Amino acid sequence: MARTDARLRQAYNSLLDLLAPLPIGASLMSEVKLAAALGVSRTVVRAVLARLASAGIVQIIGRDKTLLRQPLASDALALRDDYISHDALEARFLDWVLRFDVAAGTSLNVTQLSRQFNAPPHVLAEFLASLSQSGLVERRPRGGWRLLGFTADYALDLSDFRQVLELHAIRHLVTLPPAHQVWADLSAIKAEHLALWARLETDFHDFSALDGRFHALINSAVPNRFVTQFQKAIRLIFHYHYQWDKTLERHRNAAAIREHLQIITALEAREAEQAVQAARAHLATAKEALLHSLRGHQAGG
Amino acid sequence: MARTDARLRQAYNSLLDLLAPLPIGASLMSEVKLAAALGVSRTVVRAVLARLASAGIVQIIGRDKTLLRQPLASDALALRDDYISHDALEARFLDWVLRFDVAAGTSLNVTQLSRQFNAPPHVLAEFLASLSQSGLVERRPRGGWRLLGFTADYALDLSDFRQVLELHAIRHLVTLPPAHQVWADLSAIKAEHLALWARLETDFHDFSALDGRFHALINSAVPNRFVTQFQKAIRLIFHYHYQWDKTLERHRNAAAIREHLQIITALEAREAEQAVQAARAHLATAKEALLHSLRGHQAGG
DNA sequence: CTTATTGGTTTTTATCATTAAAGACAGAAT
DNA sequence: ATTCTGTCTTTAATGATAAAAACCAATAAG
Repeated sequence: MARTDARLRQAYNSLLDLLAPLPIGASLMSEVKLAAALGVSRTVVRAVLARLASAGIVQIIGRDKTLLRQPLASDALALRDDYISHDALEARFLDWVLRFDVAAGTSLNVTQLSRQFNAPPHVLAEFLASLSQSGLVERRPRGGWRLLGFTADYALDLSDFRQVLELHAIRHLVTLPPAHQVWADLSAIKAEHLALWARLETDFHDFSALDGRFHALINSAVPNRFVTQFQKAIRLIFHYHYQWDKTLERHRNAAAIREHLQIITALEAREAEQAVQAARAHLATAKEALLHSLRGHQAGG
Repeated sequence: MARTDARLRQAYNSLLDLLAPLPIGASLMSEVKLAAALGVSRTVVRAVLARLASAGIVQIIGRDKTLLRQPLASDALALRDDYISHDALEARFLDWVLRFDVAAGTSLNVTQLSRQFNAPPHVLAEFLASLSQSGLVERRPRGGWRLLGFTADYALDLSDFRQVLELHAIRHLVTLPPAHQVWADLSAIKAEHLALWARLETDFHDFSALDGRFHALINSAVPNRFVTQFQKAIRLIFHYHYQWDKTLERHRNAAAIREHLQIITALEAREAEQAVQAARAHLATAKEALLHSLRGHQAGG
């Protein structure tokens, strides 16, 4: 039909809460102030006030708004189950794509996805359009979308691209002055690595998050919006794949910690080439792990 | 109201053309074959046939379809002016954004843009969503879009990112075997540079296209979908800016040709470091030119 | 009996009308 | 003079709907 009145309902209920502690006969604020307090536009406030008046909770005469009776719990308007947020949609969709290895070339239909993810169709269309930029999905000539899928080919390109960006970040990092924030952060994360190393027998699952933060830190040396954006995408995909491949997880994480520490040591000594070599080795193992998890998953799935 | 019947109308007119040379009384193909011939689904063919029958052009009895009379020019259905294609929209939009330097933070409304570019609103929404990935535009919290604008800051990030990718491509290129296609292409484009150099006095405008192809060739050494995608975006933006900044154009293009030739020479000699240095110098001047054109344009209004 | 074709039906997408929300402006009240 | 409100315009989100695609079963032709 039209836009939902979820915003009105939410504002109505919020205003009921604001009204609850006031004594009967109290005057309400002006529309502008109410709008600011509720974080909505004045149009919504006016609709809310009209509704409160017809419910007999407030009386509106000219610009005097007085409380007629205490609001009850039953006065609250029912909120329909809200749609999920954009971030949640992104997470759930990627989860779905990466978990179910849908065959490359599968056509997606917005209607079904919108039911599946509880989001309005146009939100999904918009989301797919934004994904199309990263090559995971493409528009079909006439109607619909096609999932290009997370193939080994795609993973290779992603890993290679990651390596290009990260080696550049490393080279750039060693040129930063000692006073730069990144050195303190690096020192801190080094300590975290050593700490995790000590309790690795039990807490090796914590590595995934630490790994993500380590690579984010390396890339933060390059304050470039494109680098940041890609880093985000890469992190997401690597994160999901770490969740699958549980084979030799403890052993692999121990090796990764060693590799991280080698990179950090070389960086702290400002040995650019040494750091690049260490990073190259580490990224190669990460790439292998990604491809391995991909093969294992597709064979099993 | 609903979907337009442009597809039906186009198929109807195409079928009229196919029917024109046939004698009266001839039998038509099966629905499936007609669908294949017209490049549409069978549903459309059926609608077209029904319409032809009601116009008295064909007679349909069971599965016999016979031509009753020659179709006239007046039988053709009027086609409404079609919407522009996605590529055309992209070009026109970027043209608009880069030409009119809209202030960063300006809010865009889909309705106005859809009128301006003669595209249905949802196509524009989809397009903006795909642009949001490259950071030129972002979603406003509740409704609408905000143009982040092509600021000097953005141009800097773009240039830096371009440099990272292109230097990597250069380093990778020198490792390719002599039999690789890229060496032949490089030799060909070298000849083109020399040819343009000879007639530069008159044809210096041709350089922009040559520049685009040169950088595309360099990047083609890295067959990575992310590299390719970014290269496309970068090329577009640099292309538009070249069109503005006409100051010292001939002189600048001459310098650029010299720089290109230096890069090519170093590459052909497999002198990696020398090529990287030459490329670094060239990209630095390109970046300066971009920033200069940006300043000049924004000052000019 | 096998294959090709068509009629009917369902599903899905693109487009449009409708409506909520936002914002602007002028006039009224304090 | 400043704040507040009534009215109006503009805009974006949403459901309705027609067109297009896909599917299945039935039927005709070979």
